[in-house]
Amino acid sequence: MAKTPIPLTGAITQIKVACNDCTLFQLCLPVGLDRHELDLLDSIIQRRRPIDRGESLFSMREKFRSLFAVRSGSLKTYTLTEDGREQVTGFHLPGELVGLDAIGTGAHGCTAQALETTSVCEIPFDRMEELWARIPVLPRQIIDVMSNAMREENSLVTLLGKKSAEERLASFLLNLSERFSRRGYSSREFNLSMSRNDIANYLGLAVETVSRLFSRLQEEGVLVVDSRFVGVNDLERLRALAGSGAGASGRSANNGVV
Amino acid sequence: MAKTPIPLTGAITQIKVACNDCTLFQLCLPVGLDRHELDLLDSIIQRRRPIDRGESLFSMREKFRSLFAVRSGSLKTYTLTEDGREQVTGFHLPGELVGLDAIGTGAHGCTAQALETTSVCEIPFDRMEELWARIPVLPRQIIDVMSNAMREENSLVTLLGKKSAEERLASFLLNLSERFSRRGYSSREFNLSMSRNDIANYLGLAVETVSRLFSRLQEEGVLVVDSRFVGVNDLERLRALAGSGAGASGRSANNGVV
DNA sequence: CGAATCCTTGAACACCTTCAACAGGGGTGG
DNA sequence: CCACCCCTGTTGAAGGTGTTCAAGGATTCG
Repeated sequence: MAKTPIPLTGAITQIKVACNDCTLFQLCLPVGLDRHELDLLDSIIQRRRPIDRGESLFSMREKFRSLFAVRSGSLKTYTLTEDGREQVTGFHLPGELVGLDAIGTGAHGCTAQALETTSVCEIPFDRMEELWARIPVLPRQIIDVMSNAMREENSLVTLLGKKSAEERLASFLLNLSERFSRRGYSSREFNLSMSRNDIANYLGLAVETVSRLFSRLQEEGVLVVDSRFVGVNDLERLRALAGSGAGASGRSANNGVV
Repeated sequence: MAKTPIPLTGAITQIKVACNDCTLFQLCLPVGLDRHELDLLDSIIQRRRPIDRGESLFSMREKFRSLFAVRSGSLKTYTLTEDGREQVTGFHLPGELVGLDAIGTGAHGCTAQALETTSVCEIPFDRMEELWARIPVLPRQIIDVMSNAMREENSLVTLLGKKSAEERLASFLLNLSERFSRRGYSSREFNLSMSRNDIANYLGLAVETVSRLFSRLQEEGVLVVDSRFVGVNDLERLRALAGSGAGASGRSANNGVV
Protein backbone atom coordinates (compact mmCIF):
# COMPACT_ATOMS: atom_id res chain seq x y z
CA MET A 1 0.00 0.00 0.00
CA ALA A 2 2.99 2.34 -0.44
CA LYS A 3 4.14 3.63 -3.73
CA THR A 4 7.88 3.17 -3.87
CA PRO A 5 10.35 0.98 -2.07
CA ILE A 6 10.88 1.72 1.55
CA PRO A 7 14.20 3.30 2.46
CA LEU A 8 16.10 0.45 3.97
CA THR A 9 17.81 0.54 7.29
CA GLY A 10 19.13 -2.96 7.05
CA ALA A 11 19.36 -5.37 4.17
CA ILE A 12 15.66 -6.10 3.80
CA THR A 13 14.41 -5.79 0.27
CA GLN A 14 10.90 -4.42 -0.10
CA ILE A 15 9.02 -5.80 -3.08
CA LYS A 16 5.28 -5.34 -2.75
CA VAL A 17 4.95 -1.62 -2.54
CA ALA A 18 1.96 -0.20 -4.33
CA CYS A 19 -1.62 -0.79 -3.18
CA ASN A 20 -2.08 -2.50 -6.52
CA ASP A 21 0.39 -5.18 -5.63
CA CYS A 22 -0.04 -5.28 -1.91
CA THR A 23 -0.92 -8.68 -0.54
CA LEU A 24 -3.02 -6.96 2.10
CA PHE A 25 -5.30 -5.54 -0.54
CA GLN A 26 -8.22 -7.62 0.65
CA LEU A 27 -7.77 -6.72 4.29
CA CYS A 28 -7.00 -3.07 4.07
CA LEU A 29 -8.83 0.06 3.08
CA PRO A 30 -8.66 -0.24 -0.74
CA VAL A 31 -11.20 -3.05 -0.93
CA GLY A 32 -13.77 -2.04 -3.49
CA LEU A 33 -11.68 0.56 -5.25
CA ASP A 34 -11.04 0.27 -8.98
CA ARG A 35 -7.62 0.60 -10.56
CA HIS A 36 -7.82 4.32 -11.13
CA GLU A 37 -9.05 5.04 -7.63
CA LEU A 38 -6.33 2.82 -6.27
CA ASP A 39 -3.71 4.85 -8.04
CA LEU A 40 -5.12 8.04 -6.61
CA LEU A 41 -5.07 6.67 -3.10
CA ASP A 42 -1.66 5.27 -3.73
CA SER A 43 -0.35 8.68 -4.66
CA ILE A 44 -0.95 10.18 -1.24
CA ILE A 45 0.28 7.29 0.83
CA GLN A 46 3.62 7.83 2.46
CA ARG A 47 6.29 5.40 3.34
CA ARG A 48 8.25 5.40 6.54
CA ARG A 49 11.22 3.42 7.54
CA PRO A 50 10.15 0.41 9.58
CA ILE A 51 9.89 1.17 13.25
CA ASP A 52 11.63 -0.93 15.86
CA ARG A 53 10.15 -2.84 18.71
CA GLY A 54 9.18 -0.42 21.45
CA GLU A 55 9.03 2.65 19.22
CA SER A 56 5.80 4.61 19.06
CA LEU A 57 3.94 5.43 15.89
CA PHE A 58 2.04 8.17 17.66
CA SER A 59 1.29 9.05 21.25
CA MET A 60 -1.83 9.87 23.17
CA ARG A 61 -2.85 13.56 23.02
CA GLU A 62 -0.53 14.12 20.06
CA LYS A 63 -2.06 16.07 17.19
CA PHE A 64 -3.79 13.83 14.69
CA ARG A 65 -2.38 14.00 11.18
CA SER A 66 -2.51 10.58 9.63
CA LEU A 67 -4.11 7.21 9.72
CA PHE A 68 -1.77 4.25 9.62
CA ALA A 69 -2.17 0.83 8.07
CA VAL A 70 0.00 -1.97 9.36
CA ARG A 71 1.88 -3.57 6.49
CA SER A 72 4.05 -6.02 8.37
CA GLY A 73 4.80 -6.65 12.01
CA SER A 74 2.34 -5.68 14.71
CA LEU A 75 1.34 -2.90 17.07
CA LYS A 76 -0.35 -2.48 20.38
CA THR A 77 -2.47 0.51 21.25
CA TYR A 78 -2.97 1.61 24.82
CA THR A 79 -4.48 4.42 26.83
CA LEU A 80 -3.62 5.70 30.28
CA THR A 81 -5.96 6.04 33.22
CA GLU A 82 -6.03 9.35 35.07
CA ASP A 83 -3.49 8.03 37.53
CA GLY A 84 -1.13 6.62 34.93
CA ARG A 85 -2.04 2.96 34.71
CA GLU A 86 -1.74 1.57 31.20
CA GLN A 87 -4.62 -0.21 29.49
CA VAL A 88 -3.90 -2.05 26.26
CA THR A 89 -6.91 -1.55 24.00
CA GLY A 90 -5.87 -3.58 21.00
CA PHE A 91 -3.29 -5.51 19.01
CA HIS A 92 -3.03 -4.69 15.34
CA LEU A 93 -1.94 -7.07 12.61
CA PRO A 94 -1.09 -6.41 8.95
CA GLY A 95 -3.99 -4.94 7.02
CA GLU A 96 -5.50 -3.17 10.00
CA LEU A 97 -5.95 0.57 10.42
CA VAL A 98 -5.01 2.51 13.55
CA GLY A 99 -5.68 6.08 14.58
CA LEU A 100 -9.37 6.10 13.74
CA ASP A 101 -10.39 7.23 17.20
CA ALA A 102 -8.46 10.46 16.72
CA ILE A 103 -10.47 11.86 13.81
CA GLY A 104 -13.29 13.25 15.92
CA THR A 105 -11.21 15.26 18.35
CA GLY A 106 -8.13 15.92 16.25
CA ALA A 107 -5.87 14.40 18.88
CA HIS A 108 -4.86 10.81 19.38
CA GLY A 109 -6.75 9.00 22.08
CA CYS A 110 -4.20 6.27 22.48
CA THR A 111 -0.55 5.47 21.94
CA ALA A 112 0.48 3.02 19.23
CA GLN A 113 3.66 1.10 19.91
CA ALA A 114 5.45 -1.51 17.81
CA LEU A 115 5.63 -5.00 19.28
CA GLU A 116 8.31 -5.98 16.80
CA THR A 117 9.94 -4.41 13.77
CA THR A 118 6.93 -3.05 11.94
CA SER A 119 6.31 -1.21 8.73
CA VAL A 120 3.23 0.88 8.11
CA CYS A 121 1.58 2.90 5.39
CA GLU A 122 0.91 6.47 6.43
CA ILE A 123 -2.24 8.07 5.08
CA PRO A 124 -2.27 11.86 5.65
CA PHE A 125 -5.82 12.57 6.61
CA ASP A 126 -6.19 16.01 5.08
CA ARG A 127 -5.03 14.70 1.73
CA MET A 128 -7.38 11.79 2.03
CA GLU A 129 -10.27 14.17 2.60
CA GLU A 130 -9.36 15.88 -0.65
CA LEU A 131 -9.77 12.55 -2.38
CA TRP A 132 -13.29 12.00 -1.15
CA ALA A 133 -14.79 14.04 -3.94
CA ARG A 134 -12.92 12.01 -6.55
CA ILE A 135 -13.34 8.64 -4.86
CA PRO A 136 -16.87 8.69 -3.49
CA VAL A 137 -16.65 5.19 -2.07
CA LEU A 138 -13.65 6.12 0.05
CA PRO A 139 -15.53 7.67 2.97
CA ARG A 140 -17.86 4.73 2.87
CA GLN A 141 -14.88 2.39 3.15
CA ILE A 142 -13.68 4.27 6.17
CA ILE A 143 -17.11 4.14 7.72
CA ASP A 144 -17.23 0.38 7.16
CA VAL A 145 -13.85 -0.10 8.75
CA MET A 146 -14.87 2.02 11.73
CA SER A 147 -18.16 0.25 12.09
CA ASN A 148 -16.41 -3.09 12.21
CA ALA A 149 -13.95 -1.72 14.71
CA MET A 150 -16.84 -0.63 16.92
CA ARG A 151 -18.27 -4.10 16.81
CA GLU A 152 -14.89 -5.55 17.69
CA GLU A 153 -14.69 -3.26 20.67
CA ASN A 154 -18.09 -4.43 21.77
CA SER A 155 -16.84 -7.98 21.95
CA LEU A 156 -13.90 -6.78 23.99
CA VAL A 157 -16.29 -5.06 26.36
CA THR A 158 -18.27 -8.28 26.65
CA LEU A 159 -15.08 -10.20 27.28
CA LEU A 160 -14.03 -7.85 30.05
CA GLY A 161 -17.47 -7.51 31.53
CA LYS A 162 -18.70 -11.06 31.52
CA LYS A 163 -15.99 -13.62 31.05
CA SER A 164 -13.81 -15.52 33.49
CA ALA A 165 -10.04 -15.50 33.19
CA GLU A 166 -10.00 -18.78 31.31
CA GLU A 167 -12.71 -17.66 28.91
CA ARG A 168 -10.80 -14.48 28.28
CA LEU A 169 -7.57 -16.18 27.33
CA ALA A 170 -9.34 -18.77 25.19
CA SER A 171 -11.30 -16.06 23.39
CA PHE A 172 -8.15 -14.08 22.85
CA LEU A 173 -6.31 -17.01 21.32
CA LEU A 174 -9.24 -17.90 19.08
CA ASN A 175 -9.48 -14.34 17.90
CA LEU A 176 -5.79 -14.29 17.05
CA SER A 177 -6.08 -17.66 15.37
CA GLU A 178 -8.84 -16.40 13.09
CA ARG A 179 -6.97 -13.27 12.23
CA PHE A 180 -3.83 -15.19 11.40
CA SER A 181 -5.67 -17.62 9.18
CA ARG A 182 -7.33 -14.77 7.31
CA ARG A 183 -3.84 -13.56 6.53
CA GLY A 184 -2.80 -16.88 5.14
CA TYR A 185 -0.97 -18.09 8.22
CA SER A 186 -1.73 -21.22 10.17
CA SER A 187 -4.69 -20.98 12.50
CA ARG A 188 -3.24 -23.70 14.71
CA GLU A 189 0.34 -22.59 15.19
CA PHE A 190 1.58 -19.09 15.62
CA ASN A 191 4.02 -16.90 17.47
CA LEU A 192 2.75 -14.22 19.77
CA SER A 193 4.40 -10.89 19.21
CA MET A 194 3.17 -9.52 22.53
CA SER A 195 4.48 -10.26 25.99
CA ARG A 196 2.52 -12.00 28.73
CA ASN A 197 2.34 -8.63 30.34
CA ASP A 198 0.59 -7.11 27.34
CA ILE A 199 -1.79 -10.03 27.09
CA ALA A 200 -2.66 -9.80 30.77
CA ASN A 201 -3.13 -6.08 30.56
CA TYR A 202 -5.35 -6.38 27.50
CA LEU A 203 -7.47 -9.06 29.14
CA GLY A 204 -7.79 -7.23 32.42
CA LEU A 205 -5.86 -9.86 34.36
CA ALA A 206 -2.63 -10.17 36.31
CA VAL A 207 0.41 -11.54 34.50
CA GLU A 208 0.58 -14.44 36.91
CA THR A 209 -2.94 -15.47 36.05
CA VAL A 210 -2.19 -15.54 32.34
CA SER A 211 0.95 -17.53 32.94
CA ARG A 212 -0.91 -20.06 35.07
CA LEU A 213 -3.64 -20.37 32.46
CA PHE A 214 -1.14 -21.09 29.72
CA SER A 215 0.37 -23.78 31.89
CA ARG A 216 -2.99 -25.31 32.69
CA LEU A 217 -4.20 -25.30 29.10
CA GLN A 218 -1.00 -27.09 28.20
CA GLU A 219 -1.43 -29.65 31.00
CA GLU A 220 -4.94 -30.30 29.77
CA GLY A 221 -3.69 -30.90 26.26
CA VAL A 222 -5.52 -27.99 24.69
CA LEU A 223 -2.38 -26.08 23.81
CA VAL A 224 1.29 -26.57 23.29
CA VAL A 225 3.11 -23.54 24.60
CA ASP A 226 6.76 -22.70 24.25
CA SER A 227 7.39 -19.18 25.44
CA ARG A 228 5.89 -17.08 22.63
CA PHE A 229 4.97 -20.00 20.42
CA VAL A 230 1.43 -21.35 20.68
CA GLY A 231 0.15 -24.53 19.09
CA VAL A 232 -3.54 -25.30 19.28
CA ASN A 233 -4.07 -29.03 19.82
CA ASP A 234 -7.77 -29.11 20.51
CA LEU A 235 -9.56 -26.32 18.70
CA GLU A 236 -13.00 -27.56 19.72
CA ARG A 237 -12.09 -27.58 23.36
CA LEU A 238 -10.64 -24.10 23.07
CA ARG A 239 -13.90 -22.93 21.52
CA ALA A 240 -15.88 -24.47 24.34
CA LEU A 241 -13.67 -22.79 26.91
CA ALA A 242 -14.03 -19.44 25.21
CA GLY A 243 -17.79 -19.69 25.04
CA SER A 244 -19.23 -20.56 28.36
CA GLY A 245 -16.52 -22.01 30.51
CA ALA A 246 -18.54 -25.21 30.76
CA GLY A 247 -15.57 -27.17 29.49
CA ALA A 248 -13.76 -30.01 31.21
CA SER A 249 -11.99 -27.82 33.68
CA GLY A 250 -13.00 -28.07 37.29
CA ARG A 251 -14.15 -24.50 37.32
CA SER A 252 -17.43 -23.24 38.63
CA ALA A 253 -19.90 -21.86 36.13
CA ASN A 254 -19.97 -18.46 37.71
CA ASN A 255 -21.13 -15.41 35.89
CA GLY A 256 -17.78 -14.48 34.61
CA VAL A 257 -16.96 -11.34 36.44
CA VAL A 258 -14.00 -11.91 38.71
CA MET B 1 -34.91 16.14 13.98
CA ALA B 2 -38.18 14.89 12.45
CA LYS B 3 -40.19 16.76 9.92
CA THR B 4 -43.80 16.64 11.10
CA PRO B 5 -45.42 16.10 14.46
CA ILE B 6 -45.24 12.64 15.88
CA PRO B 7 -48.45 10.64 15.78
CA LEU B 8 -49.60 10.81 19.34
CA THR B 9 -50.52 7.84 21.39
CA GLY B 10 -51.36 9.81 24.47
CA ALA B 11 -51.87 13.48 25.02
CA ILE B 12 -48.30 14.56 24.55
CA THR B 13 -47.91 17.48 22.21
CA GLN B 14 -44.74 17.49 20.14
CA ILE B 15 -43.45 20.92 19.30
CA LYS B 16 -39.84 20.83 18.21
CA VAL B 17 -39.96 18.62 15.17
CA ALA B 18 -37.65 19.66 12.35
CA CYS B 19 -33.88 19.46 12.58
CA ASN B 20 -33.97 23.23 12.18
CA ASP B 21 -35.82 23.64 15.41
CA CYS B 22 -34.56 20.67 17.32
CA THR B 23 -33.00 21.51 20.65
CA LEU B 24 -30.58 18.64 20.10
CA PHE B 25 -29.13 20.32 17.07
CA GLN B 26 -25.79 20.85 18.76
CA LEU B 27 -25.50 17.28 19.94
CA CYS B 28 -26.76 15.39 16.98
CA LEU B 29 -25.59 14.76 13.46
CA PRO B 30 -26.58 18.07 11.83
CA VAL B 31 -23.80 20.09 13.45
CA GLY B 32 -22.02 21.90 10.68
CA LEU B 33 -24.78 21.67 8.11
CA ASP B 34 -26.21 24.82 6.57
CA ARG B 35 -29.90 25.50 6.25
CA HIS B 36 -30.33 23.96 2.83
CA GLU B 37 -28.43 20.82 3.77
CA LEU B 38 -30.46 20.60 6.94
CA ASP B 39 -33.66 20.63 4.93
CA LEU B 40 -32.37 17.85 2.73
CA LEU B 41 -31.43 15.72 5.70
CA ASP B 42 -34.70 16.59 7.29
CA SER B 43 -36.58 15.32 4.28
CA ILE B 44 -35.43 11.75 4.67
CA ILE B 45 -35.80 11.48 8.40
CA GLN B 46 -38.74 9.43 9.52
CA ARG B 47 -40.85 9.75 12.59
CA ARG B 48 -41.99 6.86 14.68
CA ARG B 49 -44.41 6.74 17.50
CA PRO B 50 -42.55 6.83 20.79
CA ILE B 51 -41.58 3.41 22.01
CA ASP B 52 -42.44 2.19 25.47
CA ARG B 53 -40.11 1.10 28.20
CA GLY B 54 -38.84 -2.40 27.40
CA GLU B 55 -39.59 -2.21 23.68
CA SER B 56 -36.73 -2.78 21.25
CA LEU B 57 -35.74 -0.38 18.53
CA PHE B 58 -33.83 -3.14 16.76
CA SER B 59 -32.42 -6.49 17.71
CA MET B 60 -29.06 -8.16 17.34
CA ARG B 61 -28.57 -9.93 14.00
CA GLU B 62 -31.53 -8.07 12.50
CA LYS B 63 -30.93 -6.59 9.07
CA PHE B 64 -29.55 -3.07 9.24
CA ARG B 65 -31.72 -0.45 7.59
CA SER B 66 -31.52 2.74 9.60
CA LEU B 67 -29.54 4.70 12.08
CA PHE B 68 -31.47 6.14 14.99
CA ALA B 69 -31.00 9.34 16.92
CA VAL B 70 -32.47 9.55 20.38
CA ARG B 71 -34.76 12.57 20.63
CA SER B 72 -36.14 12.10 24.12
CA GLY B 73 -35.97 9.35 26.70
CA SER B 74 -33.10 6.87 26.74
CA LEU B 75 -31.95 3.52 25.44
CA LYS B 76 -29.62 0.76 26.44
CA THR B 77 -27.74 -1.34 23.92
CA TYR B 78 -26.59 -4.83 24.76
CA THR B 79 -25.03 -7.86 23.15
CA LEU B 80 -25.25 -11.51 24.07
CA THR B 81 -22.37 -13.86 24.80
CA GLU B 82 -22.32 -17.20 22.98
CA ASP B 83 -24.07 -18.80 25.90
CA GLY B 84 -26.76 -16.18 26.25
CA ARG B 85 -25.49 -13.87 28.96
CA GLU B 86 -26.37 -10.24 28.37
CA GLN B 87 -23.76 -7.51 28.32
CA VAL B 88 -24.93 -3.91 28.34
CA THR B 89 -22.58 -1.97 26.07
CA GLY B 90 -24.01 1.50 26.42
CA PHE B 91 -26.71 3.90 27.57
CA HIS B 92 -27.88 6.46 25.05
CA LEU B 93 -29.25 9.90 25.85
CA PRO B 94 -30.96 12.46 23.61
CA GLY B 95 -28.78 13.60 20.74
CA GLU B 96 -26.86 10.35 20.48
CA LEU B 97 -26.80 7.98 17.51
CA VAL B 98 -27.25 4.23 17.73
CA GLY B 99 -26.81 1.49 15.17
CA LEU B 100 -23.43 2.62 13.90
CA ASP B 101 -21.81 -0.74 14.53
CA ALA B 102 -24.18 -2.34 12.03
CA ILE B 103 -23.04 -0.47 8.93
CA GLY B 104 -20.03 -2.63 8.24
CA THR B 105 -21.74 -5.99 8.30
CA GLY B 106 -25.26 -5.00 7.34
CA ALA B 107 -26.68 -6.60 10.46
CA HIS B 108 -27.12 -5.16 13.92
CA GLY B 109 -24.45 -6.19 16.38
CA CYS B 110 -26.50 -5.33 19.43
CA THR B 111 -30.05 -4.87 20.63
CA ALA B 112 -31.35 -1.39 21.47
CA GLN B 113 -34.05 -1.30 24.11
CA ALA B 114 -35.92 1.65 25.58
CA LEU B 115 -35.34 2.34 29.28
CA GLU B 116 -38.39 4.60 29.39
CA THR B 117 -40.83 6.04 26.90
CA THR B 118 -38.49 7.16 24.17
CA SER B 119 -38.83 8.89 20.83
CA VAL B 120 -36.25 8.63 18.10
CA CYS B 121 -35.51 9.96 14.65
CA GLU B 122 -35.05 7.22 12.10
CA ILE B 123 -32.50 7.85 9.37
CA PRO B 124 -32.80 5.30 6.55
CA PHE B 125 -29.22 4.54 5.65
CA ASP B 126 -29.63 3.96 1.93
CA ARG B 127 -31.34 7.30 1.55
CA MET B 128 -28.66 8.93 3.60
CA GLU B 129 -26.02 7.52 1.27
CA GLU B 130 -27.83 9.14 -1.61
CA LEU B 131 -27.44 12.45 0.16
CA TRP B 132 -23.68 12.18 0.46
CA ALA B 133 -23.11 13.56 -3.00
CA ARG B 134 -25.28 16.57 -2.26
CA ILE B 135 -24.06 17.09 1.30
CA PRO B 136 -20.37 16.36 1.16
CA VAL B 137 -19.80 17.08 4.84
CA LEU B 138 -22.34 14.46 5.86
CA PRO B 139 -20.07 11.42 5.66
CA ARG B 140 -17.46 13.39 7.52
CA GLN B 141 -20.00 14.10 10.27
CA ILE B 142 -20.72 10.41 10.55
CA ILE B 143 -17.04 9.61 10.70
CA ASP B 144 -16.58 12.15 13.48
CA VAL B 145 -19.44 10.69 15.46
CA MET B 146 -18.07 7.19 15.02
CA SER B 147 -14.57 8.27 15.93
CA ASN B 148 -15.83 9.79 19.15
CA ALA B 149 -17.82 6.67 19.86
CA MET B 150 -14.67 4.59 19.45
CA ARG B 151 -12.89 6.77 21.94
CA GLU B 152 -15.78 6.43 24.35
CA GLU B 153 -15.60 2.68 24.05
CA ASN B 154 -11.91 2.83 24.82
CA SER B 155 -12.66 4.48 28.13
CA LEU B 156 -15.19 1.77 28.85
CA VAL B 157 -12.56 -0.84 28.12
CA THR B 158 -10.20 0.93 30.49
CA LEU B 159 -12.90 1.08 33.12
CA LEU B 160 -13.59 -2.63 32.85
CA GLY B 161 -9.97 -3.62 32.56
CA LYS B 162 -8.35 -1.51 35.22
CA LYS B 163 -10.78 -0.04 37.69
CA SER B 164 -12.12 -1.28 41.00
CA ALA B 165 -15.83 -1.48 41.70
CA GLU B 166 -15.89 1.87 43.42
CA GLU B 167 -13.93 3.56 40.66
CA ARG B 168 -16.31 2.10 38.12
CA LEU B 169 -19.44 3.44 39.75
CA ALA B 170 -17.87 6.83 40.38
CA SER B 171 -16.70 7.05 36.77
CA PHE B 172 -20.11 6.03 35.56
CA LEU B 173 -21.87 8.69 37.60
CA LEU B 174 -19.43 11.37 36.51
CA ASN B 175 -19.89 10.42 32.89
CA LEU B 176 -23.66 10.65 33.25
CA SER B 177 -23.34 13.92 35.10
CA GLU B 178 -21.33 15.46 32.26
CA ARG B 179 -23.70 14.21 29.63
CA PHE B 180 -26.69 15.58 31.49
CA SER B 181 -25.11 18.96 31.93
CA ARG B 182 -24.25 19.14 28.25
CA ARG B 183 -27.94 18.69 27.63
CA GLY B 184 -28.85 21.56 29.89
CA TYR B 185 -29.80 19.47 32.89
CA SER B 186 -28.24 19.69 36.29
CA SER B 187 -24.92 17.98 36.64
CA ARG B 188 -25.48 17.49 40.36
CA GLU B 189 -28.97 16.05 40.49
CA PHE B 190 -30.51 13.60 38.10
CA ASN B 191 -32.72 10.60 37.79
CA LEU B 192 -31.31 7.37 36.50
CA SER B 193 -33.43 5.79 33.82
CA MET B 194 -31.68 2.45 34.14
CA SER B 195 -32.12 -0.17 36.82
CA ARG B 196 -29.41 -1.22 39.27
CA ASN B 197 -29.26 -4.40 37.27
CA ASP B 198 -28.42 -2.55 34.06
CA ILE B 199 -25.82 -0.46 35.82
CA ALA B 200 -24.20 -3.52 37.36
CA ASN B 201 -24.24 -5.34 34.06
CA TYR B 202 -22.72 -2.38 32.25
CA LEU B 203 -19.98 -2.00 34.85
CA GLY B 204 -19.19 -5.70 34.95
CA LEU B 205 -20.30 -6.04 38.57
CA ALA B 206 -22.95 -7.87 40.58
CA VAL B 207 -26.12 -5.99 41.43
CA GLU B 208 -25.42 -6.37 45.12
CA THR B 209 -22.06 -4.68 44.73
CA VAL B 210 -23.61 -1.68 43.01
CA SER B 211 -26.28 -1.45 45.67
CA ARG B 212 -23.71 -1.59 48.45
CA LEU B 213 -21.61 1.06 46.74
CA PHE B 214 -24.55 3.43 46.45
CA SER B 215 -25.20 2.94 50.15
CA ARG B 216 -21.60 3.51 51.09
CA LEU B 217 -21.21 6.61 48.94
CA GLN B 218 -24.29 7.96 50.66
CA GLU B 219 -22.96 7.13 54.14
CA GLU B 220 -19.74 8.90 53.25
CA GLY B 221 -21.65 11.97 52.21
CA VAL B 222 -20.57 11.88 48.59
CA LEU B 223 -24.03 11.17 47.24
CA VAL B 224 -27.65 11.45 48.18
CA VAL B 225 -29.50 8.47 46.78
CA ASP B 226 -33.20 7.86 46.72
CA SER B 227 -33.97 4.87 44.55
CA ARG B 228 -33.39 6.22 41.05
CA PHE B 229 -32.63 9.77 42.11
CA VAL B 230 -28.99 10.71 42.57
CA GLY B 231 -27.72 13.93 44.07
CA VAL B 232 -24.00 14.64 43.99
CA ASN B 233 -22.93 16.30 47.21
CA ASP B 234 -19.19 16.23 46.83
CA LEU B 235 -18.19 16.38 43.20
CA GLU B 236 -14.49 16.63 43.98
CA ARG B 237 -14.56 13.53 46.09
CA LEU B 238 -16.44 11.67 43.40
CA ARG B 239 -13.78 12.69 40.90
CA ALA B 240 -11.05 11.46 43.20
CA LEU B 241 -12.83 8.15 43.65
CA ALA B 242 -13.26 7.74 39.92
CA GLY B 243 -9.64 8.44 39.19
CA SER B 244 -7.42 6.31 41.31
CA GLY B 245 -9.35 5.01 44.23
CA ALA B 246 -6.91 6.82 46.49
CA GLY B 247 -9.82 8.56 48.15
CA ALA B 248 -10.80 8.51 51.79
CA SER B 249 -12.17 5.00 51.71
CA GLY B 250 -10.25 2.34 53.55
CA ARG B 251 -9.68 0.44 50.38
CA SER B 252 -6.40 -1.00 49.22
CA ALA B 253 -4.82 0.51 46.17
CA ASN B 254 -4.96 -2.68 44.19
CA ASN B 255 -4.77 -2.75 40.44
CA GLY B 256 -8.49 -2.69 39.96
CA VAL B 257 -9.27 -5.97 38.32
CA VAL B 258 -11.49 -8.21 40.44
C1' DC C 1 29.17 -13.56 31.25
C1' DG C 2 26.28 -10.59 34.09
C1' DA C 3 22.34 -7.49 34.35
C1' DA C 4 17.89 -6.86 33.08
C1' DT C 5 13.69 -8.38 31.72
C1' DC C 6 10.34 -11.84 31.03
C1' DC C 7 8.14 -15.83 32.58
C1' DT C 8 6.77 -19.26 35.93
C1' DT C 9 5.30 -21.24 40.24
C1' DG C 10 3.81 -21.17 45.23
C1' DA C 11 1.18 -19.35 49.22
C1' DA C 12 -1.77 -15.97 51.53
C1' DC C 13 -4.98 -12.62 51.07
C1' DA C 14 -8.78 -9.63 49.41
C1' DC C 15 -12.36 -7.90 46.59
C1' DC C 16 -16.17 -9.14 44.82
C1' DT C 17 -19.46 -12.78 44.06
C1' DT C 18 -22.85 -15.99 45.36
C1' DC C 19 -26.43 -17.45 48.33
C1' DA C 20 -30.05 -16.04 51.28
C1' DA C 21 -33.56 -13.36 53.36
C1' DC C 22 -36.17 -9.24 53.63
C1' DA C 23 -38.02 -4.51 52.55
C1' DG C 24 -40.25 -1.42 49.37
C1' DG C 25 -43.13 -0.21 45.41
C1' DG C 26 -46.20 -0.60 41.55
C1' DG C 27 -49.44 -2.91 39.08
C1' DT C 28 -53.36 -6.21 38.80
C1' DG C 29 -57.38 -8.40 40.12
C1' DG C 30 -60.34 -9.53 43.59
C1' DC D 1 -59.70 -0.07 48.07
C1' DC D 2 -57.06 -3.57 49.83
C1' DA D 3 -54.57 -7.95 49.21
C1' DC D 4 -51.57 -10.22 46.63
C1' DC D 5 -47.80 -10.93 43.70
C1' DC D 6 -43.91 -9.85 41.09
C1' DC D 7 -39.96 -7.29 40.51
C1' DT D 8 -36.46 -4.24 42.09
C1' DG D 9 -33.49 -3.00 45.49
C1' DT D 10 -31.12 -3.61 49.97
C1' DT D 11 -28.38 -5.87 53.46
C1' DG D 12 -25.81 -9.83 55.79
C1' DA D 13 -22.68 -13.89 55.73
C1' DA D 14 -19.80 -17.24 53.41
C1' DG D 15 -17.14 -18.53 49.72
C1' DG D 16 -14.20 -18.34 45.61
C1' DT D 17 -11.58 -16.49 41.66
C1' DG D 18 -8.05 -13.83 40.79
C1' DT D 19 -4.73 -10.74 43.01
C1' DT D 20 -0.70 -9.58 45.57
C1' DC D 21 3.60 -10.78 47.51
C1' DA D 22 7.67 -13.50 47.06
C1' DA D 23 11.22 -16.15 45.00
C1' DG D 24 13.34 -18.75 41.60
C1' DG D 25 14.25 -20.02 36.58
C1' DA D 26 14.63 -18.74 31.68
C1' DT D 27 15.82 -15.75 28.04
C1' DT D 28 17.80 -11.79 25.97
C1' DC D 29 21.22 -8.52 25.08
C1' DG D 30 24.80 -5.43 26.35
